[in-house]
Amino acid sequence: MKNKLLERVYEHPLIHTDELEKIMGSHQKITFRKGDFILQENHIAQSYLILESGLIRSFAYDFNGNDITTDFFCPEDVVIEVLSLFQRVPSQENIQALTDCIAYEIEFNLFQELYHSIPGFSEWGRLWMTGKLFNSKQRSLEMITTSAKNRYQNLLKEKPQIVLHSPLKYIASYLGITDTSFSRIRKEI
Amino acid sequence: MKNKLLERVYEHPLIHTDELEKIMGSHQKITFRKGDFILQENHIAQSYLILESGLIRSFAYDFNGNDITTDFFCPEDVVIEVLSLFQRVPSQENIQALTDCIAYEIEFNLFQELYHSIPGFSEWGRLWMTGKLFNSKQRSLEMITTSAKNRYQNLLKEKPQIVLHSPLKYIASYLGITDTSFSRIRKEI
DNA sequence: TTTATTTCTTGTCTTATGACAAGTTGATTT
DNA sequence: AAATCAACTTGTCATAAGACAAGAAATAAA
Repeated sequence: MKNKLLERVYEHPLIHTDELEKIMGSHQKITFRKGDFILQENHIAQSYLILESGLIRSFAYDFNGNDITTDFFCPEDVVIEVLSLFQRVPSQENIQALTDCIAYEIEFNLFQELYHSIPGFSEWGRLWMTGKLFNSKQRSLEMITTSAKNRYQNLLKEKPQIVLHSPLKYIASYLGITDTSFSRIRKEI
Repeated sequence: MKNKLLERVYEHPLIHTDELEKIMGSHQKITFRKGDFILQENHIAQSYLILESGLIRSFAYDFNGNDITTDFFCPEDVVIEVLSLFQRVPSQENIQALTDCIAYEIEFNLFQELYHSIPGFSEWGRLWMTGKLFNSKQRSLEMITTSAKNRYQNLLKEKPQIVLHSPLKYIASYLGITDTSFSRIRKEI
């Protein structure tokens, strides 16, 4: 189970078998119950997770105190608050399990060692980060160029698991609308 | 001129003086005239720039063929299309000079060598990327949580140079509104 | 099972922004 | 200097989404 998952996540041409073993060995199984916090605001992240099963969201509070979902994490995703983990600063975001979860955790120190000792791993890291940045930019663009209704339809197509397992109000804030508007959009479809 | 600029941009505790010299030596001066393209859609980026003077924007076309400004670059910024440069894929974005510009360019191959031979440089790279991702996420959040008027006022405060030197229609699309609405918002202020 | 709490839906009214069109201003080219 | 073109403003009307409030449904707790 564990190895299959991690092999898929860390697949990269420059990571050799023995290195992959070392990387996989640095991950520890960890479980969460629905509602558990994986990272809390103002704390400094000390690890990241590879999610095996379950659904997780990250959220922050806007200037008005509204809880805004910033991201969802599905199985095979890397569950991380990049800024807090890599810049060693307190997180502005919370990360919370929306369902019971099984995941594999790696400590920052261990990650850091591997990152510097395995060239393929730092390449993997840069590629992963590039992809993350790409997604974030796509999301900004989407917020500008398409309607809330279309954004919802895209989400339905891309990540249907989210819609099945998350309370709708969290999806609404992720889409940038109120739960009221979201309810009306859903009725139309 | 050149060294002062590059020293500021590449400042990092793990980059030593001799290494910094090597990095700086890998940059070549390059100039652009207002309107010049630095990177065109469907081409693969081969280098990035450190901007010394001038203003640059990146833009993409939405599903409707509208030109949407995705970012502005000011002096001391790294002018780059991350996805195209690091994943060696054709760019979906264009990068264009809005004024005459002076910049220092580094080729991908040279960058790659430095990235792998200077540990401090790959740390610098990861930090820089982290900051870039942070900005992108902030922007998404801002698109959700604040009005176009507030977004404009933030931009005015954070990067007034942009408002001074860019045609307003490009700022409008960056803010996610039409030039018409933008004109009305400006009148209010 | 009953109660309590959270989540979701619906109604009414308001508001920010868009679509389209016409006119102005300003810049660039010849 | 004229002519041309791009950038900006303004008017009218349409529409997506928000604010607020009340109620229904679903979930969790007792």
